[in-house]
Amino acid sequence: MRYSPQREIIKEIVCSTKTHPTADWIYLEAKKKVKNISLGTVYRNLKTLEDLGSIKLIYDQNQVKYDGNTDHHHHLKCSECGVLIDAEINSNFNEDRIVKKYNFEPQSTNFFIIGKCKKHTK
Amino acid sequence: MRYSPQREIIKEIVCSTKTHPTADWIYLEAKKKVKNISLGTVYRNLKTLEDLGSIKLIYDQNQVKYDGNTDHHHHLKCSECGVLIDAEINSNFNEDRIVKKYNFEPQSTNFFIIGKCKKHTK
DNA sequence: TTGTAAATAGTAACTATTCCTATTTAATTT
DNA sequence: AAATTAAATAGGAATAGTTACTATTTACAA
Repeated sequence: MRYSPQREIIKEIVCSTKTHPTADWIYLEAKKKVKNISLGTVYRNLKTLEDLGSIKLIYDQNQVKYDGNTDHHHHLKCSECGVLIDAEINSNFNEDRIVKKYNFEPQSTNFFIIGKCKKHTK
Repeated sequence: MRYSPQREIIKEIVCSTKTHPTADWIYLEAKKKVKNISLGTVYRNLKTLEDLGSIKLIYDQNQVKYDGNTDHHHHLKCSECGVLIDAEINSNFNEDRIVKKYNFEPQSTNFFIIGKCKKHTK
């Protein structure tokens, strides 16, 4: 794969924030550094970076967001302000029961916990 | 709220399948019964039925799907064929730990377990 | 340097969904 | 049963997010 300054910038933007930005926000940030970068370039490189395992996609309801934290983790979503918080959750659902009851072999888990973040609890 | 045969038909379609259909599939089915039903009517009524609590929305990656099963449940998703299976999962993540570590008050949970369904396990 | 294939910018196209408006219709009133 | 009225509809336009296309640019190898 050939070097591309645009790709480096996009990676840096995603990996230096914990805000789980959208493609559009990343595009606006990238324009500050490469004034004529195109939105297509942003989408293409986000896809490439995901394929490389450098970043992760999050489906937050019907919004696609990007996460520079590639460690296995889940998300807490505030129902008041919408903020997504990275969380380590030790969930021990009964895997054996799922295997038996549904004849289903779990590979990975994706948990969203909706609630109120510290700014919105009294 | 005024009676509408279109709404009844849409509700019947969603509630009589476990396939978690998309709006477009529901539209195609509804057309079999009301030949000139419009897609806008389908979307509007799906929204109304959700507000009434008659059906539920599922965000399956970036696809919106509809579920006639309104009991609290989670979903198993097959990584091979994409099928979504309704599942009761007794997940006991440590709520207290989340409250303390993240100052977050959980309200509801939304779990996806990705794996292989019975058709795709050898 | 020069050649080349990969990557880009800019734009068009596509898809899912919402919005708009004239017309139709369910339900109420006469 | 006819008239009234406001909710719901059909059909199409508009919007948002994303992908596809193509001529030009550029990283990098010879």
